[in-house]
This record gives sequence, structure tokens and C-alpha cells, in this order.
Amino acid sequence: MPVSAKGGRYHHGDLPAALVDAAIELIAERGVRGFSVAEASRRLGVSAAAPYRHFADRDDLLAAVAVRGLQVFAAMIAAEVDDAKDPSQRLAAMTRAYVRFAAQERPLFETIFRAGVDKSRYPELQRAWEPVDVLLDVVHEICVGDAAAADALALALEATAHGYAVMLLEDEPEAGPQEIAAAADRAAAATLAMIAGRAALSAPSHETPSHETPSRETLG
Amino acid sequence: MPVSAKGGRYHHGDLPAALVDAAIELIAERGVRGFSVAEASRRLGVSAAAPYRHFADRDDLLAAVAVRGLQVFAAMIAAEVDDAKDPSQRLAAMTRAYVRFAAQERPLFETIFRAGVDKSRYPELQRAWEPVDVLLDVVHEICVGDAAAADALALALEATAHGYAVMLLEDEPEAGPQEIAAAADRAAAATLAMIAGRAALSAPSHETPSHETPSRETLG
DNA sequence: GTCTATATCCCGATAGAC
DNA sequence: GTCTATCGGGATATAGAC
Repeated sequence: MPVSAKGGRYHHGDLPAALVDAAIELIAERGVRGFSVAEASRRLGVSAAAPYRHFADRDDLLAAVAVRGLQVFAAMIAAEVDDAKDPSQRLAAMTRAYVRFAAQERPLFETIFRAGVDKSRYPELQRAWEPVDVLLDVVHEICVGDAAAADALALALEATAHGYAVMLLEDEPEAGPQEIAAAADRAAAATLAMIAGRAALSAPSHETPSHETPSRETLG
Repeated sequence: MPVSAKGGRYHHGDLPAALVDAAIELIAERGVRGFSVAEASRRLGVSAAAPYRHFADRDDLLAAVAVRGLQVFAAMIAAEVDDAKDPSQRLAAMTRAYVRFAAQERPLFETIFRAGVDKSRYPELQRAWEPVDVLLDVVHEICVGDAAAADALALALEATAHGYAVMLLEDEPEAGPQEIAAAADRAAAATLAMIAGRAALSAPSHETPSHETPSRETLG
């Protein structure tokens, strides 16, 4: 820890970065909900006021964590995808990375998807998604010349990956490497299944009778 | 509002139920995170202490909301599924209901899936899942005599439905009936696609090279 | 079963000194 | 850029009266 030459008080070389790290640890232990700027400060041994020199408010710090998370996310996906040959295998690899990221970098996943940060307030956050989105463009190699089909497939695969990831975190919060790998493989298999059955994505769902569904009141 | 005959102080006929309702409204407005027992009391015009006669703590009340939510959830699914003929159509209908539930009963969905209530603490909460799980047994009519395949398919469909639901809430928090119906239809189509491609679910995913993935540190 | 009152704790954020 | 001090607010939960 660097110490200011002028007085006895110490400085962080980079308090903003230290705060992001502390936030991640804190979120890992208590969840996004249990995170507070005050506690992060305490852990770094700085005053509760210090963070506000660098982040406008709590959300501002969370947004920085999310940006950081998306960088890791994109890197994990890219690494996993790298050597896969055909488009389907690349997409399956993406899903595998998606699930792994959720499990291995849980606090980052939580911050990105559950912190409730208003994206429109943080353009850098929107920009941080781009590298991920680009990787999804592989779908066009599968649905050649049919942009609508490609979009539908991309959405379906995103939903599937996200679903497996979220369900893993909910059902097995303490999953070890073994379980994580197994879940990632199942998700990857589901990706291939979805691709195989993709013809049904564009087909009309044949009836939408618009039932009346029971409301809360009718069940009292 | 019923008033006690004895004094000037009023009672609720059913404060526990009133608290659950108030909680739902509050969660609808501010999300689970913004919910507090104190605010719910305030809205009902009772003291902040009153709820603790009926619920041990905040989580206890949230668990009650979740149970309520699961009843509605099961009812919505059952109603949508009712008249569908073949298993695939029934499963597609379930997915449609799943997504609709998330969008139309957002606070209940949030409470069930995001409130972070410790299920093991609330057996009634586990029991409330059963009616939903039973409906998923339709998969056995598709994967006849192959229990493993049926389980894999059930998981895949659950993940898909959940993924579409969560993504809808994240991407279009203000979705109207139109958008909701469209999203539900896309999810239903994805269900049919997954079923169509289900052969790939049991197939080995052919390679699991276990890359080294970049860690947080290497990106600093 | 509900109220009043209270104890205890924590948080976000700001002002002003150094 | 960080600190001290502080304001203002809200939460959970308990004790004891009615």
C-alpha cells in the first residue's frame, strides 16, 4: 500500500479499482443486496466519504463492477470459442462459457444481471456488451441469408444459456467444479438441440386461444 | 376496514393476508429489494410491530408471498395447458404460461425466483412447487421409457422457459399485452424447437478440452 | 392482536478541514 | 484525495401496556 510522501496518511494508488475489487468480494459474500459502499470503505480502511470522490453514488460503483464483469465475460466466451470449428460447436462453446461464468464468477454475473442498474444511465455499460453481442453473430453462418431466423435463433440460444445459468445458481448455489462442468455440458447440449430443431422457431405456434387465466383474487 | 367493538382501535379481519397483499403491491412498485416490513405496515395503517405477531421476520413474510405466487403460477399453467392435445403442445402451452406469469405477475415471479428466500427453511414453499412439477411430467409421454432422457428434456424446457421469462423482464420491463403475447409465443416456439431437436440432449458434447480461462487478475 | 415506545444498527450522502 | 463529523433517514426487532 503506497503511502503519501507528504504526511503520515496513506493513499491508495488506485482507490477506484480497489473499490471495485472490494465490491466484488462483498457481493460474493452477501449478494448484491448486501453490498454497501460503507462496508466496502471499511474493508479498505478508508473513510465512508472517500468513495464519493470517485463514484457519484452506489449505483455508479455497481455499474463499474458490471463493466468489469462484462470484460471478463467476453474474455471467457472468446477463450472457450476459439478453436471450435463449425458454427454450432462455437455456439455450444459459448453456452458452456456462459454457464461457467455464472458459476465461477457469481458476483459478476449477479451484478450484471440482477443489480438493477439502470443501463440507460451508463453508456459505457451498454458499450461493454458489444464484444459479447459480436460473438453471437455466428448465428448468421447457420441461418444464411435469413436475418429474421438468425435473430430468432440468437434469442433462443441466449435464453437457453441464461436459463441454465440462472437455474444452476438457484438450484446448486454451492456447485463445485464437477457440477459446474456437468451443468455447462448439459447447457451446451441444449444449444445443439435448439439449433437442430430451429425450424420450429419460425413456424407459427398454431393456436393462441387467449384463455382467461385465474387472477390472484379468484384464488383467495 | 373492520373496527373493534370494544375500543376505538381497529383490527384487520385478517392481517396476515393483508400483509401478503401489501407486500405484493410494494414489490410491484419497488422490487423485492425495496420491500420492507415497516413500509407494508405503514400502508395498512398498523404499527411496525404488528406483523411480527404473524411472521417471525421479513423472510417469513416473503416466503408466504412466494407460496401465494406458486399457487397462482400453477393455476395459470394448468389453465393454459388444459385443452391442448398432444404432449408437445401441452409443453409449449406451459412455456407460454410461464412467460406470461413472469410478465403479468411480476412481483410474484420476483419473489419466487429472486427474493433469495432460503427454501430449506420453509417446507410449505417446497410443497408449493409440487403442482408445477407434476405438470412437467408430460415429458415422459415424449421420452417414453427413457427416464434419463425425460429428465434432460424437462430440465432443458425449464431452462428455456425461465430464460425467456427473465430476459423479457430485463429487456422490456414495461412490456404491454402485445409484447408479452409475442414473447410468450417465441418461447413456446422455442419449446417446440427444443423438443424437435431433443436427440442432441443425450448425445455427448464431443469434446471438453477444459481451457484455461482468463481470470480477473490477468485483465487488470 | 394490536399499539406505543424504544433500542440498536446501518446506510447514503454532504460539508468543510487538511 | 482523503479525513472527520454529521445530518437525515430507514430497518429490524423487542418490551410492555391495553
